[in-house]
Amino acid sequence: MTIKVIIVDDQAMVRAGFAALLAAQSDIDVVGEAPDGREGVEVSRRAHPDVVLMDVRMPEMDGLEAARQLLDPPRGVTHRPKVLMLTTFDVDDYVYEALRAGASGFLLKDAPPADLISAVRVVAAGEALLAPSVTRRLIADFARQRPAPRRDGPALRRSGLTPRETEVLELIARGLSNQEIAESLVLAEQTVKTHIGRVLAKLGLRDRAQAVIFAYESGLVTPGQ
Amino acid sequence: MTIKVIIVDDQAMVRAGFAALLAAQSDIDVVGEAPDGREGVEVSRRAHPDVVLMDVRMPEMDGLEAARQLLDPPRGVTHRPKVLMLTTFDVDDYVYEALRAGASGFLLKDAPPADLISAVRVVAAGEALLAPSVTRRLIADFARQRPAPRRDGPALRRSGLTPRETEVLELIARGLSNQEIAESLVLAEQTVKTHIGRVLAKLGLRDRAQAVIFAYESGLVTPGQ
DNA sequence: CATACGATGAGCCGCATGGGTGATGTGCTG
DNA sequence: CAGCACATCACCCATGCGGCTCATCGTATG
Repeated sequence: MTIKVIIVDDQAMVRAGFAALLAAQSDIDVVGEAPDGREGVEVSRRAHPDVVLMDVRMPEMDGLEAARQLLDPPRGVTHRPKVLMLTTFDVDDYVYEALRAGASGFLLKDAPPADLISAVRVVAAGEALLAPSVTRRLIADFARQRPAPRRDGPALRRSGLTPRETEVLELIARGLSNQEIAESLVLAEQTVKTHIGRVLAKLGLRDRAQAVIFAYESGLVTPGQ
Repeated sequence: MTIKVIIVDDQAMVRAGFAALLAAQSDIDVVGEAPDGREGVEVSRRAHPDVVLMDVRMPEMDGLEAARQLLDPPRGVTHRPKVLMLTTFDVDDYVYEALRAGASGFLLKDAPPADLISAVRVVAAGEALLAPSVTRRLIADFARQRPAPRRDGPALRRSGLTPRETEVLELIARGLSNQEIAESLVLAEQTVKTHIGRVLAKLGLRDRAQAVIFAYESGLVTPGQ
């Protein structure tokens, strides 16, 4: 079973190059080409490729929008190809948008030709593949985003809050009133008020609503769970 | 400049195989081996490799803990190698923990030998590389985690808030006072209070602090930007 | 031992906030 | 046209909350 591929890129020479490279493989068939996103979507709907090689920057409709349309097809369209994004420069936004859209891979055009060929095979097999530099960013992002519930943003660490004050802040961010916080911590309400006063002063906040915002923005508490 | 590599794996035969494979490359030197995580860390501290090939499952200290120690070294230790994790099975938890720890790559042992070699080069160059199946999971996780600011959680949609009320809620979640909201929307403060009263009633909340919490939890506002 | 810091608590004050009720105007819909 | 949802605003009231000052006590830290 050969892998059916279409190539969407606004530069005819690039299309020709890729087509020649891929068509030379016995297990890959180039079944279509298109010079922009809009035509790319049309060609894909007609040719039903397994893999769409999609340039990011194109006139008419860019590769990101085209990828979105192919990967989230309207009712009635059942064909859903794998999309392998290609770009000359690796700009973060492109990468993230493409991955969000559901692209199966993201390669730089300066990658070795062998990489492109193996990428097509990998993507056709339902797996995914990224350029090493993109992988590094994604990992860095992943590690930064959830370094195991981290409990303290930089802002929080440098705020000078004492442990007790931090504890009170968290309860504020859970929606408790002063009285409830007092009960929860077995304190007089007045003590809670003192703590809160210091928290607001140290963080430069006006009221508990802003304290809740700070708690979320700093990572003290996290949406979900 | 050759790439210095050490191999940490509890199976002697695997170590020998990888060592032979890598040593055959003119740009790669195998400068050490270890049969478990603990010794692996020691060997790494002594041999200062550029890249550590680290098996996940090992006696004494597993590869994840060893990776953590290498990538977050104690004071005084300045050497910080790249870590390339290897495993026979690709278990999610391993992958995520390894990436959190700061590993530069994650390969399955059944990958083609050429992949391992190129992976070492990629990682040594400061980039990252993952097995295609791992990449697919990471992308899926990424896409699921942030499917573009979604703007409305189910709770929000079914809350029955009018557009104006939603608008006011968002400003509350930005930390504005009633007076500031009034100015921002060009309203009398009393009108703002009316809106807020309805918001709190409809959502079953007590005060604006809880409203802020709701806004974050429902996705109306999002931490960061 | 002196000092500093954190936790606890009291008292007082003023205002923003939230609850309740009611009124007006507008636009959509049956 | 009647009815309804929505947005707008007024008046009143009780109080939760935040600001400010001051005091006690324990524990580090020098």
